Order: sequence, then C-alpha cells, then structure tokens
Amino acid sequence: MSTITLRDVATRCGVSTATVSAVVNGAEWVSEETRARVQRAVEEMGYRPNQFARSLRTQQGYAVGVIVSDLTNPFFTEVVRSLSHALREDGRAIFLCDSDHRFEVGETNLRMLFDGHIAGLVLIGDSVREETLRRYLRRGPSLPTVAIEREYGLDDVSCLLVDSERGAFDATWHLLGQGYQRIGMIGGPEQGPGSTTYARTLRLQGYRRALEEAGVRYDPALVAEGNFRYAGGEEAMRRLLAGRERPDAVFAANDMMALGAMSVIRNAGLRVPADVAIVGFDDIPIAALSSPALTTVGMPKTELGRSAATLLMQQLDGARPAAPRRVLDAELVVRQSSTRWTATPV
Amino acid sequence: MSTITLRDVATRCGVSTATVSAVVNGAEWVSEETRARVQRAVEEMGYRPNQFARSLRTQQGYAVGVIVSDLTNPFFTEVVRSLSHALREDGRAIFLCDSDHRFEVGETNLRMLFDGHIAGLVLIGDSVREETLRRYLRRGPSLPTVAIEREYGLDDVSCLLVDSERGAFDATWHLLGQGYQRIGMIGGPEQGPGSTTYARTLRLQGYRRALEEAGVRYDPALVAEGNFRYAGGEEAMRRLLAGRERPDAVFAANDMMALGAMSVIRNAGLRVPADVAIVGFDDIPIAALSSPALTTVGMPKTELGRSAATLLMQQLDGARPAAPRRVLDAELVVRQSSTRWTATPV
DNA sequence: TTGTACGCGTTATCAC
DNA sequence: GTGATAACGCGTACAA
Repeated sequence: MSTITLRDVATRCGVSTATVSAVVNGAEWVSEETRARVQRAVEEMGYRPNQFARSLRTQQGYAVGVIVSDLTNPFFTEVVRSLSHALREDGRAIFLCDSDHRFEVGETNLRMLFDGHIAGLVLIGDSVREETLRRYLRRGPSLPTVAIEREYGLDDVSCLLVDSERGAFDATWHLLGQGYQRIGMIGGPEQGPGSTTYARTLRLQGYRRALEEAGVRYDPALVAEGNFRYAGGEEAMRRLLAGRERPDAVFAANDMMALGAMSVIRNAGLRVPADVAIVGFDDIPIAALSSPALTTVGMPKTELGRSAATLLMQQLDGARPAAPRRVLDAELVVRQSSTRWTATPV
Repeated sequence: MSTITLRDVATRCGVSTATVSAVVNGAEWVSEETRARVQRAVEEMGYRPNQFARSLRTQQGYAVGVIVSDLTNPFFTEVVRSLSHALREDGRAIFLCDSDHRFEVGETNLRMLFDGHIAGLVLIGDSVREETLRRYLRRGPSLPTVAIEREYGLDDVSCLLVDSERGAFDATWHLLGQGYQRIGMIGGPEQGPGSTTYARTLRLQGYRRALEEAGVRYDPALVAEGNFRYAGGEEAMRRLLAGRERPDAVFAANDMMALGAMSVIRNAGLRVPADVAIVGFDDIPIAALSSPALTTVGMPKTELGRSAATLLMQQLDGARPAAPRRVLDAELVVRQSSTRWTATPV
C-alpha cells in the first residue's frame, strides 16, 4: 500500500533510478529497449511521480495560481472555467483564490500562492496592487504571469485586455440612437480594488466619447460610482434617481450593477425601458434571462480564459511572449432593456 | 535573491536548524529567549518555509482539493466561496477543479489532485463515481474527505447533506395550497452524473410524498428528466408542454432548470404564474431577480461551505469525525412565480 | 534546552 | 547508453 517510488521501478527493472527518471521525463538518450521495459513497469506498478520531490529538486512548481476578484460574478466564473479547462489539458492544476474585491485578501492569496511555489500566475480582475505584485515578482526568477482585464506596468506580465472603450461607445451610441436624452452611467469604483481595471477606465471613456460625438453635454451629476457588484448598482441607481433630473437611460459598467439598477428602477415604480433604459456590460448568462432581457456588451469570456492559458503556457515553455499585451473585442448585444420603441416582450 | 532557507536563519542566529524548525512549527521546548531571537530573524530575513520540502518530508500536502460539478451554477460557486474563505483562514490553499458534470473529467481531476498530494478532498455535487473514489482512497492512509450533497458509502468520507426531501415536500405542498391541480416536476438525470446526488433522489421523493398526502394521483407523464442545467430545464419543459394535458405548475429540482423552464413557458405564450406556476430549488441569487421572482427552496450555501471546512479541518487534525454524516435544513422562499392569487408585481 | 545526522523522492552531473 | 551519487529544504529521532 505504501507509495511506489522511482527506486521501486528501477530495482524491478534492474536499471538505475536515473534511467527511469529519464524515461518518465522523455529524455532522448535511453535505448528503445530499456525504455519499453521501464514504461511497462511504470504502467504495471502504477507508478506516479511525486510532485513534491520533483518540485523540490527542480525548484519549480507545476500548479498555476489564479486570483479572481469575485467568484460570485458569473463573468469571472466563465473565464475561470475556460481557463481551467485549457490548463487541465496541459496537465496543470489550478490554485484558485477569490480576493472578494479586497486587496488585503488578494495579497494574502498572493502570498499563499508564492509560498506554494506555483509555476505561473493568472490575475483576473483587480485583486492585487501593482506595487505588491512587483515586490513579489522581483523576488525570484521571473514567474510567468498573465493579467486579465488589468494592465500592469511590469515587463514580464502579459496583459490580456478587452477593448471596452469601443464597447462602451457602442452601448452609449445605441442609447442615443434610441432617442434617449439624459444618459447616465454607473461606473466602477474610483479608488481601491476595481478602480484600476481596464474596464473601469475605458468604459467611462467610451461613454464620454459617444456623448461628445453626439454633441451631448457631459454631466457629472449623471455619473454614479458603483463597485461592480449587484448591491453597488442598486445604491448607485438610487442616487441617480434622487438627483435633480433623473436620467432616462443608464449605462452600467457591468451586468451585475445593471441588474441591481434595474431592480431599483422597477421598485421605484418606473418601467424599463419605457421610463429608464438600461444597458450593461459583460453579457453574463443572466443578462439574457432577466426581464426585460438586458442589453449589454458581450465580453469574449471563453476566449479570455483560453488565451490566458495559451499566453501562460508559452511563457512556461520559456518563450518571452511576443506580444505581451493583447486586446480582444467586445460586442454590443441588443435586447429589450434599451429598445424604447419596440413592443414589450410577451 | 536566492531563497532563504532554514539553515540560513540558523547560522544567522547561531543556533541549529532543528531549533529554527521548532520555532517555526511552534514546538514547546524552545526557550523563550531563543524563540524570540529566531522569530525576529525569520521576520527580518523574510524566511518562508518551502512547502515542497516540508511536504516531501511529512508526506502530507497542505492544499485541499475541491471538485465541483458545475462552476457555472451559482449554487456551487456560492458554496465554494464560503469554503475557500474558511480554508484560507486556516492557511490552506485550494486546488479547484470543475468536473463539468462529467465523470471522466471529474476523475481526471481526481487523479491530478492525488498526484499533487493534497491534504484533503472536498467533493461538491456529483463529480466522481463511488467506485473510483474508493479505489483512490484505498491507495494510502485515509485522506480526509468531505462530500457535499452526495452520499458515499465509504467509512472515511463524511457527507454533508441537506434535507431536500422536506424542502421538496414544502414546495409541492405550497403549490397544492395555491390551488394548482396538475403539478409536474423536472427532476435530475436518471443516469450518469447527477443521478446519485442526494438532491435528485430526495427532491423527487418529497414531491411524491406531498402529492400522496394531498391525495393527488402521481402521474409519471408529468415528470420530466433534466440535467440540473438551464438548457436541460428548457428541454424538459418543452416535453412537459407537449404532453397530452399540460401541467399548471412545475416543481424543478434546481433553480437553473426552473429558470430554463420559465423561459420556455413564456416563449410558449403562457404566463407565470397565471397559466403555469413554477418553483425551483437552491435559491441562487438570480432567483430573486428573475421576473416574476422565482419561488424556490433555499439551500444553506454559506453554511455548507463553512461546515465542510470545519469537518475537513477536524479530520486534518487527526480526529475521526464524530458525526460523519450531517444533514442541514432547506427552507421554502415564496416569491411571485408560484402565487396565483396575488397581484402581479409592479 | 539544543545540535547532529539522516531520509523524504527526484533530477542533474558526472564517470563509466 | 547507463549507473552512482550529490543535492533540493525540511522535520525529527537521538544523542549531548
């Protein structure tokens, strides 16, 4: 019942541990004959290499650390899902951490991951301050790292981003096209976690650019700060409704907040989209299910996960990434929550 | 830049590695004075124990493996969140795997986890066949294992369950009380992954018991098989609607399916709850947001995660668990999707 | 109360 | 082609 070691296989085959190790790791220099013999023994005895011993020796882990800012947000789980799928194919395990939108938690996670000697790191969302990450990364030979939706000014971190500016522009433009006049926005937090995501900055910019191009004056009173969570959307929407002149449309920087806003609007006795239109961002599965169905900007979630895995694996294979910064596209998905003049759904 | 080892700290303090090790691991026998000195050196030098070396030596990992059957289902993420939170407090990392409702994937995951030498295992949902689990568990000294919502007939696996029978009974009874006559059900899969969850069996039983106690004949034609996913709910509902006499209420074995069913109902031009009422199970966050808001049976998600962590940690501390089987309660949450006679929401 | 020395299972560097 | 053997960093008998 005790575990089978390299040595066990070696003695059984009458070869040395070095040889077995070579076979297991696919080294070139073993004769075809012994290779076959060893391979068979490995199978028969059910030998599995001890990762601890291996990692201790090679000074390099095999698991990939992943820190995600909110496991509760379907956008993130979708990305994680696709990421973990791709990584599994490569035989890599995932240390998953949820930073819960808090830097302290994210940084605790980071410490745990480094203590566990991971092979690579994927940061999804805004879980860790740049300064902290830099400190950790400096400690050793550069750790393959990929950031999703957050740009770090560190050479050896490849960033996987989405052109949210364009998406936000499209969303706002669409609202303008529907005839809405006072278009508000619920943005991300202006400080702390989330504030430095690619998403926050660009979605605000896109919104402003659309207004500008349409010749609509930008009114700061129509922009409320959220926190990318449902409750934050509710709160922000309440502030917006309490304002002097309420908006007749709202673009929220993500779907969770959009849904929160929607509930507040309806609880206030207003109708979506007749009284207030609403557009979100991400296209999480619920967006299509809410009622009215939520117009939103679709993020390439699966693609994000898959690309991150690819980027990471390239780095793991020793290649300094050719393009350490990659930008994907987002696409507007029009549903009922923003189409004023069409019939209400059945 | 090279890593600091136990020995570095030892020489710096002029003590032996054994002493440092003792301090780090909180052994009793070190004098207060040296302890302080060592502790300070540890801090100053930024020493971090090498987990690989430690685990290699102790033959025991520090990470906990978690296999969840569907990361896309908010019920599971909620449980994982709470679990990982509790485990982080204990300084344990989590290897998270998504089995995607497929045994092959789940079992691949299991293999990876065992290769990684985890300290404990948590199975959420139905990811792994009992037979497979038994095989793995037999291989070594018993690995602390907790199963959530799935009962395994293995001595050293503690099972954390929810009394779904009662919840399902309540749900069905509630529908009967609302005056619905032909109450259908969308259940879990009858074979393969999901079929052996606690949830599937008990929710069906509760449904049947309620009918029975109310003196309503059980009609197999009103029960459709689903797969715990949104699409499965849609499909099952389509079959139900295509039946000779359509149900006027449907109890779905989880919320994802309930939501799928709801969309099919509405697309068929029927109204919820006027024409067909619907009740789900789990009380995932979307349930409250859908429109009409979904009546459902609330699972103690946070509690499940937390309890699993506790159970696991007890086992990790060497205690054979007192109650290897623990059953929590579920509670009916009545919302609009099942209340025929009340006004429709604003 | 502290130090010495060995072994955990691998991989890498030699010498054969 | 293959086999000894020395690390990798830590925990822990056991001796002092």
